[in-house]
Amino acid sequence: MDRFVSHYVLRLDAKGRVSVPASFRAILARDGFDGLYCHPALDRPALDAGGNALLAEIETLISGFPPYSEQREQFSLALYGTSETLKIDCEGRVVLTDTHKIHAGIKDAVIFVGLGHKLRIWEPGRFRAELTEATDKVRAFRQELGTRTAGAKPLGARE
Amino acid sequence: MDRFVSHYVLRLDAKGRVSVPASFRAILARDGFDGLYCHPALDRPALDAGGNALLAEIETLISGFPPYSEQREQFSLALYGTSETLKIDCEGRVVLTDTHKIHAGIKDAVIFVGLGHKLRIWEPGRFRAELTEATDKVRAFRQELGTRTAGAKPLGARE
DNA sequence: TTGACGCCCATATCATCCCATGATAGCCCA
DNA sequence: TGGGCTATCATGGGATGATATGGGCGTCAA
Repeated sequence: MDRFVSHYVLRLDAKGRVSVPASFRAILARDGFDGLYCHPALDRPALDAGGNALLAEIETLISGFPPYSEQREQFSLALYGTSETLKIDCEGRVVLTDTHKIHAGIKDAVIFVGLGHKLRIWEPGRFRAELTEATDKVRAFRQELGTRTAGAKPLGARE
Repeated sequence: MDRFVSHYVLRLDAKGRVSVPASFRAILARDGFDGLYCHPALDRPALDAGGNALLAEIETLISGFPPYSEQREQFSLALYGTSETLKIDCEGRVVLTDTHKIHAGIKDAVIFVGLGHKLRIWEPGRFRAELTEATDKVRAFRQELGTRTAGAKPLGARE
C-alpha cells in the first residue's frame, strides 16, 4: 500500500508534540521523504501534509500558471510561503507551528486523514463536520449517477 | 475463478477477530493485495471490501476530477478518509474498526457477500432485509421486461 | 538565564504472532 | 458403498512486540 488511507485521532502532549500515525510514517519512508511537508489547506481550516507526492502536485499546479503571472505569484506565496518541513523525531512525532495550529484551530488533539497521495490534519470537531458534509455530497452525486442510463459511465456500475 | 461469489456467515471472537472466508482470501491473494481494503458503503449500512480491483475502481473515480476541485476533495475524504487496510493474520482473520462496525451495525457476526470484483460485509439481519428487498426489485424489473416487445430496447435505456 | 528544541529512556495499551483445538468436508481404501 | 483418515478451515487464548504518550536532560540561541 502506497497511499494514505484511514484516519487517526492523536493527542498533543505538553510540549506540543504529536505522533504521526505509524502507517503514514511508513508511506512517507517509502516515498523517500525525510520529515513531513506541511502547509495550510487553501480554503479550509486544516493542514495539508505529505511527502514528495504532495510536493510534486504543488509543483505541477504552480508551473501551470505563466511565469510572473499574478496567479502564480499568489499560489507560490500561499503554498510555498506558508509551508514547513517538520522534523520527525525518533518516536515518530512532529511539532506543528503556532501559525498552523491557529489556522486549523488545533488545541490538544488532531485527526490525521488519509487522502491518497497526501494527508490532512484537522481539529477533531471540525473534521467530523467536514466528513458528514462530504459524505452527503458524495451520496447525492452517486444517486445522480444512478439515474443515468446504464452503460453511459462505468462509474455507475458499482452494484 | 477470480471473482467474489457466494456468501458466508462468520462469527467474531472475543477479540473482535473474524475469519475472511478461505475462497475470498484466495482471490485476494491472486489479486496480489496484501490485506483487505475496506470502507463503509456509501448509502447502505454495510462495508465494501476488496483488493486491488476495488482500489483501482476508487482511484479511477477520484482521478476523474481535477486536482483541488471540490468534488475531488470530497470524494477523497469520503472514500480514502474512511477506509482501512485491514491486516489479515496467518489464520486468515481481520479485525474491523469500531467505526466500521458501528456503520454496519455489526456486533458478533457478519455475512461476507461476493459481488464479483469486490465483496460486501453485512450484519446478518440487515443483509436478509436487503436481500428480500433486492429480490423484490429484480422480480418487478423482470416482469416489466416481460411486458415489452422483444428487442425493442436495449437494457438500461432511458424510459 | 530562559525557553525552545533535539535526543534519550520509561511505560501502558493494544495489535499481532504463534500455538492449540474442534469441526467439517473431501479422499482413499477396503 | 461405507467407514475411517486427513487436510482444510474456523475459532480460541496466551505471549510478544510495536506504538502512542509522558517526562528528564543537555544543547543552542536569543
